Amino acid sequence: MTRTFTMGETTAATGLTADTLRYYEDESIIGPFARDHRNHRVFSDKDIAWIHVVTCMKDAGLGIDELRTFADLLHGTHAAPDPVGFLRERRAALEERRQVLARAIAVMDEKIAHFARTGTEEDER
Amino acid sequence: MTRTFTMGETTAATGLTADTLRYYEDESIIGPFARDHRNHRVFSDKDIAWIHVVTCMKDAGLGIDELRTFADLLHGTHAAPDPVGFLRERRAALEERRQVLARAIAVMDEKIAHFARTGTEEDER
DNA sequence: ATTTGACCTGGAGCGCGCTCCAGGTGGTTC
DNA sequence: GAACCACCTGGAGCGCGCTCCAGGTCAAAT
Repeated sequence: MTRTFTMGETTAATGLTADTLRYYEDESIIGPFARDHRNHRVFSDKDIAWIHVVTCMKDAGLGIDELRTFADLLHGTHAAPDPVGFLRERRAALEERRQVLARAIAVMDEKIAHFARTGTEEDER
Repeated sequence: MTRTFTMGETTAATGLTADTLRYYEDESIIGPFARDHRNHRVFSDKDIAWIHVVTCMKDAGLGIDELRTFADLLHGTHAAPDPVGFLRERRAALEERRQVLARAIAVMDEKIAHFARTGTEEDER
């Protein structure tokens, strides 16, 4: 176990492009990764797992800065002032976004229903 | 009732800037709005309501193009091929995003719990 | 020996969604 | 009539998050 992965395998495993992986590494969100004798990156399965976590958070809407802070917090020699506080804040923001989504879905449903009934929206403009 | 609003009142009522409102109008997402004798925009309460709907969708993650399509569909002399299809598609995408959010929240909770227990994340890097 | 292929670096470029700005037009206020 | 205010237009600029590219290295395949 604890096998290693090449860049190609990692892009396949994570769905991110090589450019994006390098960009995230530059931004200290992932890595820094080990290198082989040719200077090629070598990814561990822990690296892969962490990339999945980061991707999950990114998909949820965290920006690069937030991802970096998140990474620092969880892996870093963190000089973070209030780690749990940050996490809870982020969690709250995600919850908030979920509410927004729910409202949008409700509006969408209403519009679908109305459209389905009338065939078009007549209410002027 | 059916009163009208100035640009200033509209920015206050919607939280959007004047620039953004003009941009959306240019993009045919809202409006086109009536003008007074000075060429100033005049917003109706229907306009305001529609801006709220658009804002809701935007906040949920729809892009400019999608907002335009959405607007065309609901207000337009729509030459849309499959209106309800589009709406359902969008709805499904929103639902999908909600799932993503849920997963991220779960991961966040896990990290918070772990952090709270150990004070830091030891598991290597 | 050459070609191929996977990867490297540094830096420029891009699409999106605004945001800012220069310069202008009416009406109101002093 | 000077100043002020709210608004107008057209166009340039910006921050984010990649994405693309030129030019290079090394190792394996032909």
